[in-house]
Amino acid sequence: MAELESKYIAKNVEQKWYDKWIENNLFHSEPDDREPYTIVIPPPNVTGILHMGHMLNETIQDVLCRKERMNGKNVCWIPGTDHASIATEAKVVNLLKEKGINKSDLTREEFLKYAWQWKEEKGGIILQQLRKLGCCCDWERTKFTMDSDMSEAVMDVFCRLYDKGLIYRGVRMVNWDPKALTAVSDEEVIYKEQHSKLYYLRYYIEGEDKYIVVATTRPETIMGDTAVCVNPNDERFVSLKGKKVIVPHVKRVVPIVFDEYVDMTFGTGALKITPCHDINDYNIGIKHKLDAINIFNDNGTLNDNGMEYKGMDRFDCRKAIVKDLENEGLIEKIEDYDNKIGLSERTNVPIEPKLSMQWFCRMGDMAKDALEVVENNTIQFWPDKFKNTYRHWMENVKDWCISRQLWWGHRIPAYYLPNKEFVVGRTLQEAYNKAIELYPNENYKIEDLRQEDDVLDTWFSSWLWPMSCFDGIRNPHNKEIEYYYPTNDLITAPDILFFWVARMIMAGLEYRNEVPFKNVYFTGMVRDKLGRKMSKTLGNSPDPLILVDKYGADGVRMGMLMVSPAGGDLLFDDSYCEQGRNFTNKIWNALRLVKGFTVEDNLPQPQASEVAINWFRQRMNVMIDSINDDFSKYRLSESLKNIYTFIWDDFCSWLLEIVKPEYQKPIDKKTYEQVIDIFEDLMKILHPFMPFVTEEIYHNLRQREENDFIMNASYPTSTSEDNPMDEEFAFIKEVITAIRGLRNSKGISPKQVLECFVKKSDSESLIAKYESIIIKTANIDKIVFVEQKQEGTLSLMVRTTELYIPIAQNVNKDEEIKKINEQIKYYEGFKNSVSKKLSNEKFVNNAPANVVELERKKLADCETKLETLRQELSSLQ
RNA sequence: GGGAGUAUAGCUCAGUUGGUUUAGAGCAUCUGCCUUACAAGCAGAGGGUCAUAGGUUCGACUCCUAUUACUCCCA
Repeated sequence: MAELESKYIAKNVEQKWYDKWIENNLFHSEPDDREPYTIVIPPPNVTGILHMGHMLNETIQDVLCRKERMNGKNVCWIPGTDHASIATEAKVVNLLKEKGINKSDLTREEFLKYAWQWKEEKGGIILQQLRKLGCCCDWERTKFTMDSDMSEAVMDVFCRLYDKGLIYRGVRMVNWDPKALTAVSDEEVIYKEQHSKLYYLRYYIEGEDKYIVVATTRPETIMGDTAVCVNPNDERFVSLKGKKVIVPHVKRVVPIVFDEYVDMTFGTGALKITPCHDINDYNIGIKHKLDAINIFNDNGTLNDNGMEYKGMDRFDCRKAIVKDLENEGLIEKIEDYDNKIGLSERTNVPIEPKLSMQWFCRMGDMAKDALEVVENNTIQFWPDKFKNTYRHWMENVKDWCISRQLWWGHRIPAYYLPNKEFVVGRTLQEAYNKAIELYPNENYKIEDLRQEDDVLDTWFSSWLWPMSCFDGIRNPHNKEIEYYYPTNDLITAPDILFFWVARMIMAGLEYRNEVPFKNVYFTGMVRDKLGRKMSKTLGNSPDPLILVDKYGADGVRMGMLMVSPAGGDLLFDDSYCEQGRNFTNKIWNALRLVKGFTVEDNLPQPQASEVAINWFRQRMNVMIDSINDDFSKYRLSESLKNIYTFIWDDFCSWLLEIVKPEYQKPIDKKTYEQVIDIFEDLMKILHPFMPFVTEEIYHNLRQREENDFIMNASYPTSTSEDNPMDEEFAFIKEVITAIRGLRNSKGISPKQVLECFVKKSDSESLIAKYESIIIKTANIDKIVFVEQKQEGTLSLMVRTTELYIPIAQNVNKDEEIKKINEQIKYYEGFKNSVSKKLSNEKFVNNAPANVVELERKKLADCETKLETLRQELSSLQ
């Protein structure tokens, strides 16, 4: 074996093993007779580059996949990307602008050519980056939401839903982005607090010299006013019933309507109603059958209804009209006012509520079914607190606006006819056939059909992802969809619970009558050390690939997972990765130690080694059970922490130190082999979390066959449920630690051999069983059982066992007395609380017998200790 | 404004149907060590009225109510 470097260098190892796994096609899955384990990746945006959120998300998926593969499942992890309509289109538009090309100068086809070109060049970067993390995705199955088969599925679903009457066209108030010139979904609007002004305007009552005052933040919208509304319970306005008011400056006469919607305490209690430009006004407009007057163009300037302000930008208009109103004496006052306004997530300009023709998908029934499967735990949420949020949304769901005024995406398969009607079809031909069937007398030619310009919301394709990845929409009975669907686990962030998770559930139930996954694991949000969101503007987001370069993928993976319980935000800091890297180094050095042993065939196995190895095997049983239990509850960070201490403390600090031969002496063959076996099992246990270092160690422990990889090994199983040595050894550790602590506090070198007396008690046989280990690890000459405290010794109490260690220097009596008194105080307090409990009749009568029994034992132990301590005290005084 | 969640050591978090020696871990801190695998290390130590106030119970970090603070989601 070649000389091993004294430090573990991840760079020399990680790429090598990733390449070998790929060469051996270990990530690829084909249906067979094993049980499948399927995960579809939440497809990252093609415009995206890897950030810490992905890093966390993909690491968790990789851990789960690797664990299940070792558990014998046929693991299939589908990677892919999402076309991200708005983001990608914005990106391409900006790139073209840099080249001096305006989108408006291009045809749709020309623009899409640029967009595809961009996607081919840049769209796969993020998937390349995942390879650096060690992700075991089945790359042969990589999908893109606009692949032709995926697109066909989208068209198919659109047509089927349309035919079922679940898709309709309608005029609705949408969130209009006047810069991007498209409607955006509610989820894409960000509300921000802003300083603005509240304008109090005078609306004169028709035919009277009196006026009422209306407060508004948007005086420029008065051209669209078609009513003033007050609360019917508001006594101030009772006399106005049936009257009309004159809109200031505009001079339009509009009715006063009464509606309880109006908040009597806000502003003046009177509200101007502009049905075209405010969602609440719109609803009141419908309720009271008011006119609706649109005053804006799509780009946010005033249209023909804008009177002399026509052509002006909405915010310039506000300034102008306020000036005019002031001149006409129609403003009562202007106040400073803070309110929240909606900004477009994409362009950051204020959203303009706008009435427009859009396509909608009915949610009602689908939402009901999708709620049911979560309520009855067919799909389980981890952590399940997200059920509450989910329920709240599903019970208040609104129809989904699925059209976007963009070019990049799936163009809506609706075709307008010269007679203003439209038909829907998967292809132009199918639509044409429908058209001539519906309107046989019109003699339409296929060229007469004009396809809808709008594309579908990106989520309208991603909601099919778990099915369309396996071609389950177009070919619902193909072998793959039947084998891999439903998938097992979905790992995602809670912020897309509604627009993605919920809709996938709906689609799954709609098309396969089966949920798309059984578990949804919600990751927390990765924040910086100070708890702030990671963002480009703050510059507080580390580049994951630089971290990988610095600490190794294994180190970064562990760093992230150690601090990320399900659903809990994680406050990221480089030092966690450092801890991960240190761990890889620790394991590496354990390998160096073991491989550095000289093995002597004829040497008998020392008793200490034999006992320690027996203990360790039992400990491993306990650990494996606990790890499997943690996995079943998705407590990955708990599990990793356990494995970390198991390897670092139990294996390195205890087992290896016990079996380690004296300097330059050989080790017996039996111990050596057993340690190698144990080491190998430990690497298997750790492998899902740290795939690279474990593969490297695995291959260094023994000579391996060409195609033998740890990632394909079986996960170790526990061999016994009864593991008494685990608890026994915990006590022995305490004994050893106590002796070491004594050395430490008395400044006795660890090299100085000590004697140890143990007072005879129940634990005598236990101490005798582990005697050789105590002698070796605490550097004790021999252990002698005695009846009472020995002269010139210091005493130690471990649980109820007393140890006496002779020390060369004089015992500082005052110090000892002080220490003993402190302990007596503690145990008396303890005894008090226990005996109080036991003297409470209600407790003794009501508590379960084992609990009472336990309290009795506590009391007895405590009394033993107190007695010992008092004896010792008196012997010192 | 509506809904949800969180509050435990300096920091980040465990604490699994209320009872397991009057609360555990990692990191950080402190003390002593270059003890031939590892200073990216070893051996120890200190550190907490479990946010506040009530309540339920024989018994509360754990359940309930209110308050405070923070976070997230929705409008």
